[in-house]
Amino acid sequence: MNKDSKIKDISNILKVLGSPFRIELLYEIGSGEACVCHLVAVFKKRQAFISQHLMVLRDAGILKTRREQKYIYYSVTDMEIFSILEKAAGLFGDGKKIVFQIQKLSSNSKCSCPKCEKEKGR
Amino acid sequence: MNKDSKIKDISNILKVLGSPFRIELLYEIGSGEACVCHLVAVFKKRQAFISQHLMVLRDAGILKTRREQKYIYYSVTDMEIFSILEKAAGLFGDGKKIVFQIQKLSSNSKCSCPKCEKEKGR
DNA sequence: ATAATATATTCAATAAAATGAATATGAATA
DNA sequence: TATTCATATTCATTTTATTGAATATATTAT
Repeated sequence: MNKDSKIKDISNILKVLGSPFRIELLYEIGSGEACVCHLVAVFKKRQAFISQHLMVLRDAGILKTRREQKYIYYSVTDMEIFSILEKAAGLFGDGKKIVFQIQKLSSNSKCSCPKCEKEKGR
Repeated sequence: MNKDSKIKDISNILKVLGSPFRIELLYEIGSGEACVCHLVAVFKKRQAFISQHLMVLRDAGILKTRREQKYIYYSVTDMEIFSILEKAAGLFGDGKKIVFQIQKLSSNSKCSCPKCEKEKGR
């Protein structure tokens, strides 16, 4: 692979990460694989909207999917992706080091996928 | 600063980095501060084109400038920016770790700024 | 003061990305 | 097989980013 196409790959990953909504998606999914309906419930956006952004992340290789019956679960391909986000966050380190926490934004969603149902039961 | 605006800051940095040309600019400038005319000579693009991209990088805080008489020298605000690029490059690590080298792309440019003249003299 | 050089800015045109609306697909169920 | 549910895709529209052309500003030289 030549240098130009390497730079293109890198810039493409960064372009895909350069969206607030996709970053939020990533942190949610990073805390554990999630189906689309879960993400729809958490972010309260149209299903197509969510799917479109997931597609961008999947096309870039940042997310991968697996189907389990009706549901399609998205997960992070390589958790190293978060180190990019943390490095970027670190640039704003006004002294104290702010590090992102990979955690669910909302655990009390109205999603009824098997995963969410199980969590509600706890 | 709340979480949303932090995510916006981060995504903005990444969006700015998500351009092949700006990444090339960064590596060139990372190897030592450079004036606009130097960059024009190296990249063989219109001066306005270069200036516009420099502005984007400066507005994002990634580059800073200092004036020395006629010339305006651009330099990298925080070399940590390269660790973001290297992390991104690392994601494509097909086994062997490819690390970017911060080095001048072209040392035999036709730029006549003081810095370049000095280098030619060597 | 005028001209020349280095750089920045503005404005218009174009290209690319994001969004919304509608619809398609594929699996599960009735 | 028809229907429903979860998800994906396509198409049109709007928004945003990129680029080119022209011009402005600031500094230095004449």
